[in-house]
Amino acid sequence: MKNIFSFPPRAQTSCSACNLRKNCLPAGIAEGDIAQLEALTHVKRTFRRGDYLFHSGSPLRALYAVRSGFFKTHVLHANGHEQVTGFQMAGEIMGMDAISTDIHTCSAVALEDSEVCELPFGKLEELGRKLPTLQRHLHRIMSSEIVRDHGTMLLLGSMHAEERLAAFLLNLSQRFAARGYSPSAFQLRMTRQEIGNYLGMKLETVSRTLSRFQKAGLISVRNKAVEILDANNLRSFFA
Amino acid sequence: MKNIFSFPPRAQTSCSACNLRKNCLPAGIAEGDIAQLEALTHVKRTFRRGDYLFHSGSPLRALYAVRSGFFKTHVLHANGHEQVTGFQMAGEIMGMDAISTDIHTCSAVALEDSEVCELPFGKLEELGRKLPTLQRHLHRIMSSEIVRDHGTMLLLGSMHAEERLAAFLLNLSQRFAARGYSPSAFQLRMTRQEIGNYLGMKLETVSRTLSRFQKAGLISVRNKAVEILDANNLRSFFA
DNA sequence: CGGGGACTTGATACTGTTCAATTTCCGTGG
DNA sequence: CCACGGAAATTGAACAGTATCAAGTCCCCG
Repeated sequence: MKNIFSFPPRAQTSCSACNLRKNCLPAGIAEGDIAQLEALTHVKRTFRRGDYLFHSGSPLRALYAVRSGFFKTHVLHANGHEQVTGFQMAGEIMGMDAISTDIHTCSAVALEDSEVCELPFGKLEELGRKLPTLQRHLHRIMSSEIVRDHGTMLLLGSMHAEERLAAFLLNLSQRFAARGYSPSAFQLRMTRQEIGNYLGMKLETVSRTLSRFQKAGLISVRNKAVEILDANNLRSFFA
Repeated sequence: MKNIFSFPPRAQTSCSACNLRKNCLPAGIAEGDIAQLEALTHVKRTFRRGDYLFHSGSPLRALYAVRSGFFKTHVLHANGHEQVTGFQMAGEIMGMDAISTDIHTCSAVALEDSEVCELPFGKLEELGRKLPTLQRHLHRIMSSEIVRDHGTMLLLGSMHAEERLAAFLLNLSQRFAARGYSPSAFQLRMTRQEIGNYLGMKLETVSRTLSRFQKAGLISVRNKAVEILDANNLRSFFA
């Protein structure tokens, strides 16, 4: 059984939206369609740290592909409970929560200055009807999100603090590696509070567990800079 | 902010698959398409309690709509961790986890004798290209699953045992109500163990918490028979 | 009617939370 | 460029909630 976080990388380059063209064009496609797809994938917007891409409750306009930077998505509940549902980096897609009711059920906020490709959903569906491979691509992306969420449910429902954090670090490592960055040394873009919220634990527990990993020689941490020193033993926590 | 479990009911009748026809036909559609859709939605299979609908690792053949009965889906991890990812009743769809890689990542098992409509996924996609409303319907269903999973992540990541169980009971209540059954009195189809696994707690904690609810006059429990006596106060646990 | 699994309940152990006190980091303005 | 101030992070100690272990009861299936 594979690592729950070992999902196939969703995009090897900086922007999956901009990969739609080469990934999704079947043979013998009309030139006009290419132009449409091209146009579709190049509506770009920039965000400063702390800017919201969309809020829970706002209407669906588009899906969003991270081109550069880092986002988090989170759901908020009336009773005050909040849950970070994911961290998104280059090539990953946000906004699929809104397709169900045409209203976003979570909010997305930039954790650093970022760029995003906007993919108007109506046009995506329309083009999907002409281009089966584009349609397939969209379905795969949505299904991946479901599989990823199941992995997070497994993590939240049945793992201990150390296992959760080990899984989290190795998942980040793998995603950075898939984008051509070092899998062993990287900067955390989020606070201990945000990590803890995502992993279902308090920020103090995140901090303590990181310190314990460091004492055990598994990682080196200095504030947001993390280095994975012993991936194999880190993996043994949850594999 | 709405109740995380207050998603719009996905199907009011016993089989959403069999609703595809009336829900998804735009005006002026060809007779042949209707026939195809009709054929698509009437491949029916029956399962005994304990039978598996699909296993993790098996190839995607179809999506499955529960026509009658009750299922659970669960993911399994090499380290022995297991997580129930959901309980499915009439009108709900299973199998979308497999669209991403064409391989199922979770398993589905019948908790009682059940009937299922099989929806060959390739044909669904194909028909979706002809019928925009069918396409839309499929997208909404997948998005709903994502939203539901986010709700479960919120539950697992930030709620206490009492809140989780209250949310679980009220969610079941609402889903039974949407199908024309009593929202206040119903039979649990799953064991304490399965409830606990789904909610990220041990079966003993489930049992104790149910007993506490009963002593508080919120519910009545006798084995699998549950009656909700005070929905408002039960709701106050997590709303 | 017998037997095994499901459930309940109690006592105890332990993981993670809470509260609190420092320390470190980093953005801002002088 | 440095100093300041607030946010972020670390660490400790006491506490709470849930898990674990164990014993006994109940229910249902064969």
